[in-house]
Amino acid sequence: MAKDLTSRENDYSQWYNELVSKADLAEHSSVRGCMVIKPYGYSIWEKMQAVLDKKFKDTGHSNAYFPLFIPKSFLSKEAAHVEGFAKECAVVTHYRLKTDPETGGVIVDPEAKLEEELIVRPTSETIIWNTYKGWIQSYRDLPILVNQWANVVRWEMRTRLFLRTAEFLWQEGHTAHATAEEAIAETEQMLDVYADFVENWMALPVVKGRKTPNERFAGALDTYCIEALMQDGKALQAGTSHFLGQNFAKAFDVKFTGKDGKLDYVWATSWGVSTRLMGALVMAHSDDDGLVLPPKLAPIQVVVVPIYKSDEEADKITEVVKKLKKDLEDKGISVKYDNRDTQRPGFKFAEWELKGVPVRIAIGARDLENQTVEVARRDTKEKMVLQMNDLANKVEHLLEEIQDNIYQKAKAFRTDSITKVDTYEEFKQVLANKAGFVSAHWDGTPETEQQIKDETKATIRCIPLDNPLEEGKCILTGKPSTQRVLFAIAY
RNA sequence: CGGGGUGUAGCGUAGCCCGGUAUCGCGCCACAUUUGGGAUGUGGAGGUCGUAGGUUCGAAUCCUGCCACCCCGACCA
Repeated sequence: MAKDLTSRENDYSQWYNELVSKADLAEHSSVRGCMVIKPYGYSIWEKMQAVLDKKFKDTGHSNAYFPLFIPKSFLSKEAAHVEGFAKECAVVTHYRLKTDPETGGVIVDPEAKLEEELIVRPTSETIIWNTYKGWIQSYRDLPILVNQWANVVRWEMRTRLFLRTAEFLWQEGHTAHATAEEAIAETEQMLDVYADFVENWMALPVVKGRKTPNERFAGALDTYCIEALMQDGKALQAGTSHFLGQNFAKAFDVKFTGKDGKLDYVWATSWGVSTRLMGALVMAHSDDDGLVLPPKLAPIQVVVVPIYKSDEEADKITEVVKKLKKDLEDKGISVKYDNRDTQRPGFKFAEWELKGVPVRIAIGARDLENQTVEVARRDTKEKMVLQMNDLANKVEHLLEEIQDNIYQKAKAFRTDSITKVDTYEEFKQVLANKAGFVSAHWDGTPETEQQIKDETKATIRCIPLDNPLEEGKCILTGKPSTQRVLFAIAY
């Protein structure tokens, strides 16, 4: 098992791959670029979904479901949009198979060619706006605040479990508004929802910002994002929220009559986070012994391991654990009593550490005598002996402390990983030696951004929202600039 | 999609150059002794050697196609 987990220092990339696989989060499937999310990994995703879904509902959104297939013609209605996705679309051309008389296998029935090919959705703007056209006539029909939980397909060349797969799970919110102001407010609100989720549930600090035109969503007027930093100093886009303007309304002819009786195109937003967050979660906190999960998202928050020499002893311990388990569960804490007789305690300790369970409680004969338990926290590996008395309260507080601690740790790392530079030389040096976010002046042109990307692999992750204005010179061209932007090498 | 590498039991591998039916470790199963940090002993099971062809008396081994994975590049709102 984790005995041979590659260390982060040795090979970060391999460490990640092994961790995802050994912690039972996901594995490669026999379909190229597609993964199987295993039950333990999926239960983390379900927790994420539950929290986000509630936040969406609390901000007035409802869930709906739109088709997996999109007629090819829809994609070409919005020029920038088709440009952005054309190269990574899976296309359905036929609707039937038949038995090959020669081999006995199946072949595509050439008779069953589709009149119009269907695209497996890379995102659903087009089919949704095609649908909204029928839903919207008047300002009274607005706003429409809809979210869908779905899978999407983007035919990526190189894939990595959770971080980039050909098929992935996500949610995509699609809203329609009567005014630009309202749509922008929605875009910003959902960015805040994402930031709140990632920081307070995933315990991962993010920078809220806007994308440059180069990095913007195809079809958006403005793309907002939250950017997080991984332990290897690479940035990861954790969520995006787009102000789509009237682009899709125009492409799909969605107009409404305003209070003043005038016809106008509808204003739109879309926003999404995906199973990529799972990758972020793994890379944000975990160590060379395995996963470190934030208590708020851990499928199992507390594992109890009995230590016994005889059946009678085991029974006595089980009696005590039953009550303890109930006390904890009454507080809404999820508890696993690992009373497998087939594994020894040391093995269980290592296994649950690998799986990132925040708190472990060990109970043996010694504890029964002293009315104590041994409590170990995953984040610091600290062990302490606590009195059984009032244990549920203590554990509840410990979980909160762990949640806070891993957030603070990630935040300190992030703060330490933002470097201000004023010259291109410095810029390249920081990228080579330290990585992280590099805060630098940029002249605002796509050409400069592209050249920096070509030369250093670093892209502008975002223009932070709370960015202070500051006179400066572009690190590449020396042209005047009014603010710093965040560069990084990104996943 | 280009360059490089790998594919042998659930996992990790030896064997391949130089052709003769597959090695070792972990894991798995049974029993016993064990159990406060990844137990030990004894016995046992498990293989279309990625896949499809070809060469050969004979292919894990040589040749060709294909597939998958890893690394590098291109690509990646």
